[in-house]
Amino acid sequence: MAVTLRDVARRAGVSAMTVSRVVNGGGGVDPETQRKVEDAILALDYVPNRLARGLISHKSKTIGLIVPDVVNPFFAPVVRGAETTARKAGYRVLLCNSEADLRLEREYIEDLIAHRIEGLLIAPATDRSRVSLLALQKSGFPIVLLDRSLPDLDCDSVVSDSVAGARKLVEHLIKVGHRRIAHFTESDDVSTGRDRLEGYRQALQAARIPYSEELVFRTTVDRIGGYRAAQHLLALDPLPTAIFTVNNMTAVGAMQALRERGLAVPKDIGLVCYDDVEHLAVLSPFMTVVDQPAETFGSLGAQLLFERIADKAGARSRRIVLQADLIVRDSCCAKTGVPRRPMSATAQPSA
Amino acid sequence: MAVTLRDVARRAGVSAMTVSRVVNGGGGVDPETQRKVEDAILALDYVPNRLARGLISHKSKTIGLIVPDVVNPFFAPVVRGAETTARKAGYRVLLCNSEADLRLEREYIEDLIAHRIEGLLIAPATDRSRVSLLALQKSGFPIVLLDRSLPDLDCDSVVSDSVAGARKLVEHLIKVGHRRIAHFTESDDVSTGRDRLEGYRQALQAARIPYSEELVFRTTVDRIGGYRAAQHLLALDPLPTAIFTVNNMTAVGAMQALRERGLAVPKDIGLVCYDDVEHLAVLSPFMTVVDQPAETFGSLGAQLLFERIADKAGARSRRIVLQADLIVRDSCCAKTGVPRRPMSATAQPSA
DNA sequence: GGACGTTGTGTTACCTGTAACAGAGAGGTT
DNA sequence: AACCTCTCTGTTACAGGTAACACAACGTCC
Repeated sequence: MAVTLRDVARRAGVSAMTVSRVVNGGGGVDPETQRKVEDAILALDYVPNRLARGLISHKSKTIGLIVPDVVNPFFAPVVRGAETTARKAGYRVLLCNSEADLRLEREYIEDLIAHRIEGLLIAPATDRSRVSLLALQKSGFPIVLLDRSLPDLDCDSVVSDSVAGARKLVEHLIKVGHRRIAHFTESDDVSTGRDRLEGYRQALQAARIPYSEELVFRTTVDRIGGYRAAQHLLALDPLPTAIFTVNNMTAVGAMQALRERGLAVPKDIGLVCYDDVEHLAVLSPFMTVVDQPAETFGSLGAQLLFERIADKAGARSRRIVLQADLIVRDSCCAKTGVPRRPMSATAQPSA
Repeated sequence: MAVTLRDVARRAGVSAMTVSRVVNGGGGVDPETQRKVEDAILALDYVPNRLARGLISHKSKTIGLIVPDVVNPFFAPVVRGAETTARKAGYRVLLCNSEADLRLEREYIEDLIAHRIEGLLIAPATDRSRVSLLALQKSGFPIVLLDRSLPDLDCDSVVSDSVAGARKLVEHLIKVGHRRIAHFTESDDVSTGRDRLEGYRQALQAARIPYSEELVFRTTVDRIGGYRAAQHLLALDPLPTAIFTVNNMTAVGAMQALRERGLAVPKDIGLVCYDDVEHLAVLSPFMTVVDQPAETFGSLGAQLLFERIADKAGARSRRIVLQADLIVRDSCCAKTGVPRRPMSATAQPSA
């Protein structure tokens, strides 16, 4: 079926080795022979088999990328950033959606290893992803964690300072007059969730507002989660005057539930979240958020990974902390005159 | 570095072949031997090498997926759908972002072939992608086209009826009273762009509204494209009363430009587009759109592909046309009482 | 003319796993 | 005892490339 090196060799009347030399351009081939071989390659439409190459060189030219969900507006740019950087380095990316499911994630990891990826970029599902990664990491396999760090797993990572980001958001809420502030958080075995909750507590504490368990709602970080949490929240009396949600999808779900109950944001209740809602920010710049440079997570992560793969990274693990910026819009009664982002700052790169 | 079959064999005191038999569970191995081998596998953390297997079986258990951009809110779900279906079939996905660039797309295709993918899912950049695919398709290589079809390339495809979808949108605009309707289209070598333009013309013709070149703006299908096209449109006198854009990103860019000039939608000008804007539809259900079931493009496409790979597809090429639904909201002065989509219909699958 | 280098090419073995066949014992049958 | 069958295991060759070495042909220098 597929054309092999030896088919080309036969047609060109040379040995397989000579064809290999031509394909790899190393030189040491007579120009006349070279021409004959090139003709044969074109005539037969020969494409070298990377699987066979990889078998010898132990280099598959492939990395793995595991995220909970590509559709998530935070992870989609992460994937693009990683893929673009990988391409530039001559690598292909095997993409996996773990659906935040530990078992699925583990299966993916095993299969990626079987595919002999040279390194792994992963936004781990939860802290318990650690067990799937520990043995790998100990054996020196290149791994870079994205967005979420794992306790006791010492490897390269790209994260944002979730504590500081969350604190900024909640401080802002407090500054504009809110004191009864609810928080939608996720299961506490995800570092970003923990850190954002911690930022929330710190901001309250700094303002001498007592922390209250009844204002913290643990939920899933998708739209449904936000929707449900908001429904529970609506049973509180008195209602909180503002909500801070752990991510954008949760905020969207919360918004939906609030609207269904006839509550307007920000008139009746304030709403802020971590992560921007990309296109929404343009169409109706409304939600006050902390924005992370998502694509940079992917590209820097890939860069760290390739340094590891090339063994140029040294023994110590590196941790990149990206800045998360407070973007004040209209969703919490604030009219502070902080400028909205101009076109250029949020523009898609054009082709 | 990596543990091989022979390492396991040595440790278990058997031949490589016996280990292979245990790994593949074919039977014909003494239970006692089996135990010894399994112990050795566990002790050494052996993971079989798919590259080597693939070399023999000519099955890499990998497919390629090329889209213009994962970040695009239409393609992200396509990618998820394809990946999920692939996983269930025991396949991994190599993801490529072509950036709608023909040269890049071509490089990707060559490299994917070198990686010996068993099939290719592709949303082609333009009609000219055909040249990169023709030879492959003729040699019987499994290919499925997503979203966009290619003239004279006879292979399986999953598309929506863009002519009908566009016609529905424009008919709706006409029904609520618009007669001077602009259209933002893309370069005419993309089938969806052509078809949507055709739907636009058909709707005008049916209403005996003359087609006018000056109302059709050719642009790139990203936010910047919509933004620029709207700027040009604003030079028209009189202004159109409504705009129909070729996709969602273009509408978002247009919206931005309109707002900057102090024009409100729909008060001053109507705006509708092809493709929904996922989260936006929830947060502020506002834009009237034609919505395509994006994830289904990916999952059905993958399904077609695996049937081809398994050679269960027959010689004839198959074409699946998915329905695109008109969702009437508030962006074009229409208050027709068509219900907004309920939560369940747009919900994310929860983990 | 022989030792030496240079250039171009082929040979052999190997990367990791598997198919196909070979062969060693055990046990049963006549 | 000779033969067959069955079960289990090993051997060899091969998938499609490549590294390392061998070696032939040629020129060059003393």
